[in-house]
Amino acid sequence: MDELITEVIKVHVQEALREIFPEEGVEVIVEPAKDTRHGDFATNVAFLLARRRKKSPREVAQELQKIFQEKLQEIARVEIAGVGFINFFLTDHFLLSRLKRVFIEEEDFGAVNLGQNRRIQVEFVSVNPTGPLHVGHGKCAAFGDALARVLAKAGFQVEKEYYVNDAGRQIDLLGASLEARCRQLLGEDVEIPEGGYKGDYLIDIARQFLEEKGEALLNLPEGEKREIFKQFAVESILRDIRADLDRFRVFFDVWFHEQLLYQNDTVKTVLQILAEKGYTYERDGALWLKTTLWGDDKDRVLIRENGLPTYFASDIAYHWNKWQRGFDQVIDIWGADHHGYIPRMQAAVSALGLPQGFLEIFIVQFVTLLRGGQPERMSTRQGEFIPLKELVAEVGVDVARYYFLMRDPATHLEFDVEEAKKKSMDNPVYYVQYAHARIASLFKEAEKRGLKIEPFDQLQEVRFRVQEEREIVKKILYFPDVVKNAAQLRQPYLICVYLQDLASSFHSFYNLHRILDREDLSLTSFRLGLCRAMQIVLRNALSLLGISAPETM
RNA sequence: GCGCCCGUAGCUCAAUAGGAUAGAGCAACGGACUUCUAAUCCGUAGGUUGUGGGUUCGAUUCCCGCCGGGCGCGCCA
Repeated sequence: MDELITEVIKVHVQEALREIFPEEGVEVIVEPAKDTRHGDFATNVAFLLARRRKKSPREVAQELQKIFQEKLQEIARVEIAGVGFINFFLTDHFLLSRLKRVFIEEEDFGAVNLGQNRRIQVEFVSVNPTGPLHVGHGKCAAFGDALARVLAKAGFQVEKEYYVNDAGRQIDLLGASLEARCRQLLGEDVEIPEGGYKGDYLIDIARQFLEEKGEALLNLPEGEKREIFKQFAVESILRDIRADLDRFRVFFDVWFHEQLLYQNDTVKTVLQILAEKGYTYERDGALWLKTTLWGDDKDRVLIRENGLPTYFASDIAYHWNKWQRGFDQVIDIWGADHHGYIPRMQAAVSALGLPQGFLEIFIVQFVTLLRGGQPERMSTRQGEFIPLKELVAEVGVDVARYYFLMRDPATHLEFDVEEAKKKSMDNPVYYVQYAHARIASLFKEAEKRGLKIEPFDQLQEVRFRVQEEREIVKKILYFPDVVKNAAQLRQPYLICVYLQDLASSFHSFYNLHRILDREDLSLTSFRLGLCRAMQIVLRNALSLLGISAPETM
């Protein structure tokens, strides 16, 4: 497997190590050098071996250098620096011949086989259908979606799922709140129930309800009426949520309804399994799960004293269902307010006997929206929130997604709307997109001038004229490594960091060197080739984030 | 009180998950378009990585103690 440029070097290094130290099993790490004086890539194996062999790293490095050099003859020059770093200086020929894959693979360039076709499910957003999506949900949506795209690129078979909590007390409250709103519209003096939903959106839905269903329904028997209100509210809100997500370019493969877990007795089955394993017990009239066996602070209730199952019970059933569907791994993405829930969920998964690592849970921290220096907290319960829809209408999908994705989701995000709206260098999205548009423009200009361009693989003269060209090629070829890292660490923001760096190299190059040169068509063809490769990578990386790559700006 | 996340330039964040001299953007200052898109580039300035210990060839990164911020801690979701 030599799809990664680091892998090519690593394979040779490992081979050499087997010859010289057959008994040592060290894990070789090859990483890009930060400083060009340290070559292109470097490895630290000398340090690792030095410890075990009780020699100085420098000595070990010297031993290794010769044999590495032999192995890597065709690819690189090997040098030792500092206290024992082994640096690889790749040959121009190697870099340029590898660049050809970019043109061959096109939109597939960057794909790696980390996942080996294993099935992985990403479940995210899963907002209760009790109100519209707000900005905080947008961050979860962007993260989950980008993560799914990155994993797919890294060779996983990915399924995106939205879990709809359409059972339980919150939904009852929603129905009751809707009824209250209807009555208010008809002039009755009624209050929204305690703990109910006070957002204005329910007024719109109430209006719609009266229009479609008529007032007569208000006089139906209690039980029947409740179901109708609940269903109407949930369907209506879910429709809005789905529309918001569509607009945000987030599409789910499966919308899984909690009710199903009750209808097909999964909840019951799971309780039985846990009971048979002896992990449950009764106390104070409730049924408990011994989550403390797996490190939880205290045991948790499955069935309440009133006989109703907790959400925890149906969540366990849900994860059992995921397992039954045959995923090798599932990822849950939750809002920060749910982090206290992680230990018990993991405990439950262990109690069911599912393999360690089957369930991965990621927490997405809150977003602070800055608008005129006024920070606002997001919360569904307050009835005061900024809908995702509004933010998107204001700054656009590309900008919103990029801002959500450019940081580690585990950290708080400050989203300055005013800055995001500026079409200037303040805005990192445009910086990247501008690089893409500039390249597109170069090709148009070349055509306009009637320049006779040779395709890259047919070039007579393939060689670097300036250092910057070489740096660009190196960065382009590193893209598959970035995809692998982002997938392995579940961190799409690494794609953003990479894009900034890549775009920066291009802009810099563009300002420093002329690309279209009538006098030197060989040079022009070569540089346009680099631009084409750059453009492909920019486009591929942007598409991992679900962000467009415009031809003009 | 307990648990989780976070603390890096004035501001927002990186640092390839233990590597070499801690880097970008914004804000400040000074330069570059009669020539491929100036939404760009080049330069100057800006740091005791919250703090005190520890682990080792090496720590912004790992461990422990403090300090500060956020979020949780229900038979709510």
